[in-house]
Amino acid sequence: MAHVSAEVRRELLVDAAIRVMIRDGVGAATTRAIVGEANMPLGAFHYCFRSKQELLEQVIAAITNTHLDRALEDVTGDGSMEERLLRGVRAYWDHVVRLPEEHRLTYELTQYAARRPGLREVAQRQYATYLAAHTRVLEALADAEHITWSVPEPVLARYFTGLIDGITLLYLNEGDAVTAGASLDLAAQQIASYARSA
Amino acid sequence: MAHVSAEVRRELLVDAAIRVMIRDGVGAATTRAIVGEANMPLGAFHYCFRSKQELLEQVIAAITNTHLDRALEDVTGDGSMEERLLRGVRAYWDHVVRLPEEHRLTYELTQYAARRPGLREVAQRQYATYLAAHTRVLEALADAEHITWSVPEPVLARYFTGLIDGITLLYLNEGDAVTAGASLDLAAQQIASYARSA
DNA sequence: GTCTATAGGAAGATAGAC
DNA sequence: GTCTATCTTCCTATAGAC
Repeated sequence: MAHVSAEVRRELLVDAAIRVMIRDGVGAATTRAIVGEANMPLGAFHYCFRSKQELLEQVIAAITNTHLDRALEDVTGDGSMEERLLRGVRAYWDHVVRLPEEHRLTYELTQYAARRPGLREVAQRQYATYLAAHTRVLEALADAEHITWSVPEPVLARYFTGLIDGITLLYLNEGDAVTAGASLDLAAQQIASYARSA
Repeated sequence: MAHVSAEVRRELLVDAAIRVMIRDGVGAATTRAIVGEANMPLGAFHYCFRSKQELLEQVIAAITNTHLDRALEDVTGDGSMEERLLRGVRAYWDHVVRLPEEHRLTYELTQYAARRPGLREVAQRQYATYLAAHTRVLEALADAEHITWSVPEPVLARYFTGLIDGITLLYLNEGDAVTAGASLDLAAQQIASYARSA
């Protein structure tokens, strides 16, 4: 592993940390486990990161970004309001069913972050970002379909975000992907029913 | 602390563990912190519990029970379907706003449990129990009001449970109790709208 | 920068006197 | 049963040779 720049190593370590966390949980992602996963010696850790917390911040940033990049982009395109929402929700759900452990990790990370003074704001910002993303989706839909929402947008955005989050969490812990998918379809229909022609 | 039966000590330690977990998180609830909170010597721990896992199982059982005892019991009584649901949801929400850390602990505990082989089934059972509780609420309402639900009951129960869970989690991490409360009111109206006269 | 070796502390669990 | 002292293991972080 000679002659690999510290910057590249940082990325390799962040990726390795995410793999370990997905496989065994945040608690199992010790510095030893992470450098082991990346095939680096233990000492490499601390000239790439000042501390474990610094790594965690970068892990959270990486996870949040990949999620947002994919966040309900499928509501764009043709079709009625309900069709678009259904398409977006189902694309999200496919991802959850295919990679459940990746989604479990997002919950685990915010929880972990919420308990450490230095990371609490990071957790809060992460959730605020999800809320903002869903708000933007609602705004884009209203714009494209020339409608307004019959419920205040912040309330509807929170309803939407909480619904998706809650049904996902319930599925991760209890199972039954089919019923959960049906509940999400119901959610999309429900949101669509709040559209009023402007 | 002489002459206190091991059985009483077990209860004292479970209560102490819950206090520590609410205050500082599940990760901070070490055997030392727990016996310290209960004003007992370290050695007491292991003649009250075979292991830390045994304590955790009892903590989870205690938390789940206190939550279920209070679960939406307020939907009984007078009023229309929507009034009853609003009453139940608001009673729940009052509790969340008054004791947020207690609710945060339930999420933290299931997550912790979901990662340990010996406790995974406990986490799953906990969520299944919440789902069953909400199903019973829906059934009781349908019965009392002589209606049927226009959506399959398992789907509606999952929708309901996920919605409440998700909005709560979002509030705990992001804040804004007022908007969150409004979203829960919306949830109650929404569920009520699925009633069809039998 | 890169690695080996180790410091320094905290965790769960146990040994053994009383 | 009850408690003190201790064992073992694993953690983050650093020291110091190359």
